[in-house]
Amino acid sequence: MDEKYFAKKIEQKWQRKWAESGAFEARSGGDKPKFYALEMLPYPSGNLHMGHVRNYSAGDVVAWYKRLKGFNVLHPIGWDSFGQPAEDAAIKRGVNPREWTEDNIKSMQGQLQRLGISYDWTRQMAAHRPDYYKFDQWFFLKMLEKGLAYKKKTQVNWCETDQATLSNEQASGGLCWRCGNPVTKKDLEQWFLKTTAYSDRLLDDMAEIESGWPSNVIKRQRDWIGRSEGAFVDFDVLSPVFGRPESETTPSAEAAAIPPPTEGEFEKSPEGGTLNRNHIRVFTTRIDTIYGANAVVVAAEHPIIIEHLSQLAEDVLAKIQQIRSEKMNPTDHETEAVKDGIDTGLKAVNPFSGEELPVWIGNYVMMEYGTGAVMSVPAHDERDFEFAKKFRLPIKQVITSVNGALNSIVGNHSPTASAAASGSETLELPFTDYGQVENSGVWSGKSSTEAKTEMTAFAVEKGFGQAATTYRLRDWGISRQRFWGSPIPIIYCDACGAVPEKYENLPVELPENAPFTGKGESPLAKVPEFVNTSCPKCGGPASRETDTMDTFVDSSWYYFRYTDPHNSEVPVDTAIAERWMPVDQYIGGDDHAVMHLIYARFWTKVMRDLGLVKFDEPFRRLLTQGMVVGETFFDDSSGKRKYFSAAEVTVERDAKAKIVAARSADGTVLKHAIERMSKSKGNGVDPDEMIEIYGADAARLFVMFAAPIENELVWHESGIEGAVRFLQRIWRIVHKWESRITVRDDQAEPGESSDAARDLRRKTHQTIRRIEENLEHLQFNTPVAALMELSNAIADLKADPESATQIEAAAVREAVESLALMLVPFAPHAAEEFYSIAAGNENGIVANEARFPVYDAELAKTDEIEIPVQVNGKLRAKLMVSAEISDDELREAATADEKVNEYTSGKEIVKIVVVPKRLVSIVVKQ
RNA sequence: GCUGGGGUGGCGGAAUUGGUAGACGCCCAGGACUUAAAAUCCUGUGCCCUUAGGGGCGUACGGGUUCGAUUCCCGUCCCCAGUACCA
Repeated sequence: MDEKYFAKKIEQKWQRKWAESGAFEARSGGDKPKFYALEMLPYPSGNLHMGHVRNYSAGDVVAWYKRLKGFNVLHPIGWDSFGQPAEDAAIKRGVNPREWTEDNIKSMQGQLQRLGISYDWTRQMAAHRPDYYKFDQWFFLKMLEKGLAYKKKTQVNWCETDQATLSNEQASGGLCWRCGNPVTKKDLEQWFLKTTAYSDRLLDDMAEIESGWPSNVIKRQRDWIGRSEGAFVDFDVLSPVFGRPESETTPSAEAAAIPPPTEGEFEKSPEGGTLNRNHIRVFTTRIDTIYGANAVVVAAEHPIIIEHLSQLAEDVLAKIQQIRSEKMNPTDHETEAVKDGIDTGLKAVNPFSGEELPVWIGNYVMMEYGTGAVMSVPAHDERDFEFAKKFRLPIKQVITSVNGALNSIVGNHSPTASAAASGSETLELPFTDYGQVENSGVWSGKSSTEAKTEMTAFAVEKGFGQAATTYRLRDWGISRQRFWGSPIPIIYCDACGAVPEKYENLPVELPENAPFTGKGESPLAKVPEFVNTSCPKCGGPASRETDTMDTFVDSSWYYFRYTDPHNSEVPVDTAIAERWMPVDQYIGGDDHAVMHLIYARFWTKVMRDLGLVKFDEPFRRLLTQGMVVGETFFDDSSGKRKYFSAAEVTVERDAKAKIVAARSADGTVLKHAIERMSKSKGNGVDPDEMIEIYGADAARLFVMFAAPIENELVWHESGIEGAVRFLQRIWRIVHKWESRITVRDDQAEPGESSDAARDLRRKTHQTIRRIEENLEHLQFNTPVAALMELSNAIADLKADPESATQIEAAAVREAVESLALMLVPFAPHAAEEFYSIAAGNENGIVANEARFPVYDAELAKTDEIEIPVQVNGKLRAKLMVSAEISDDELREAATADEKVNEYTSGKEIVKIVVVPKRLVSIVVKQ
């Protein structure tokens, strides 16, 4: 037997055993309940980083725990292997993207196996392999049939740095999700998937999963879908007031420069409402404020503008151009956008009040949302208020707080202020809450809520409006002008148009080679063997679509594929999918809160509608783990940060180990910070190196112990050393007691008793309960602490192997065996080794199908408890009493206590509070 | 700005949701072993006062409720994340 815990040897031994027996291969059937544990699949960059280690360690804790609890566990892994880095490698180094990707997969698989994550390696999928992406294409064709895929020309998000198109989700915040640079707009023809058809279901079905998902992810998805209920109201447009007959006008240079409306813009109004040339349709959630409207404000691209182009003044046209160009190249998001706009000279009529209002163009009105036109109510909307202030438009208050009076309007810019300035309470404008409607004709005096309902009904009745719901969610643009993705299975024929490829011809395979430029053109277009084909319909000459699909398509359904990974007919067999899905526990980073997680939910709903599955939500429970970060050292004296790795830095620390100064080799004083790990910042940690030095078990144990899983984790090497020490301590305990615990004829002698044994058993069973509770709640740091306590309790035992009684040896064996079983999820190799010794069974936990230790409440019970006694709220004594003590006995014991009497004697006892078996609180008069 | 989530030792973090604040670990200090070092083991470790016994103060800050508040309520400050004119 080795003298010292030697991680590498133990780890290799058990990894071999597991692999030989196919220990973690999931098999359908049997009477065990299923459990599907899943971590977000990695991009095969070639190297695991600590974030992966954290993610997969957490997933493995769950998988192991459920296995020990008697579940039939599916715990697969695969590769999100399409995407830009492979293409970049091809451009930069001339390698073949497929070979590059396969090599990376091979090396990362090795790393994961060295980590000892309990995956079912037989179920791997990889997005770039034709047997997988065939079904991306299959799904695409199905969606096309269902009207869920379509093509249109629009402005798309464009990342200049990556030379790539981005979906709205990938351009969230106006920044590219991959490189973080600002996104611009570009006109492109693109294939879209109709995510908007599922807006309501994506929103409403969240009720189903809400309890199992982090609240912030739920919130972000809600915000992203952005349903808002309100009304459309039509404002009639009056003939222009320029005094120039339309026919006499010749378009000015500015007017000619303004692009015509893109195709279909007149029809674009959501949910059936069409934009009409005679009126402007606005969307509002506050129809109750309509009497306070001072203008109609439209987007610069609004069709009504295009329609009246010839009648607009020069300065109006110039402003339109200015606003449009600003929109194409958004400024950075740090600086707040300044309100801008201009009066077009057009007039529109408020259908409620009959008031004639100016039509303005405003840069704060977006053509992409609602109808591209709003009614401006400055008294009750922040933006309209700002706009009105800037352009000195009238502000009219029409809502008061329920008890308040109308405000006297402050400022010098309200020529038509009609406020009845009386009453004691004044409101500060803008007042955006609901309240009571005033100055609004027959609706005056009603509450906002009543007025909204009634005014909407009135508008419907009179034919100038309707109730309406709008969404922020847009359809998902999936076309990418890239090579390394799944080809879109469409063929263009001069005679037949866009024709879907036949199912039997799938997959449309990527050619081996294509000229890569990285310049945002489709490399496939330069491969004639790929492009030139014949029309599936008429057989005539035709050409293939040369764009490929967004890689997020691959990750939208991969978790289904694991359940039936080798099916060549359909993406997944319905019966098999139903056996394993939905995923019971999903784990990953929250950076996918609105990208992958919305797409996957959408995809599952589509699959349901296709009759492939019978449920709506793919992920029952979601856990989002925090990032792994590290300390960086840098010199920013030149304005740009120059990073130094820890090895290049001399650090001076004070007695408390706080950094006093950090210097580079040449003496430059450096600043330090905590930042996301990366090679370029010199604070990256290579998991392989950690495994080599400390072992996989120690690395895994540490990442689980160091911080709650949802928190950020700051990497400190000393922490992992602590994990090694812990494993070594157990190693010593096990070997110290080896001779006594492998024997199982450890029945106690009649009448034999031992306090030490009883205490240890108590600790063991208390620990079992704690850990079980923690793991059920997905807490991974506290169970490790509990394991440390248990191991400390065994080490501190007042008995040694030579002289211990049978009953004591049995208690140790129980403790060690339980410790090993509860350690498996965190440090599986070491746990197997310890268990095989303690249980006297060389085959270990997996082979024996050992179960989680069973908690015995009787054994966990304490017979003596410590009761704190407070006098006037201050802790004054601690009593050791029987755990069975009654309240009266406790009261007596407390008042009789010497220490307590020091504080109560000579004083009047006002009150004694006894918390059963918990605490006594005595109140005395001073 | 708005919306969420937070402020607990030198650090990461515990605390059965109103009942002994600081579990567990890291760091640090002292000791043992050693020719020495490393490793390991033991002891100490919230702050202040005290030779000791002990006392006082402590969960961002200020109030409140309560016998009792890290936990509940009100106000203030600060940090993190999301979002950015969504009508």
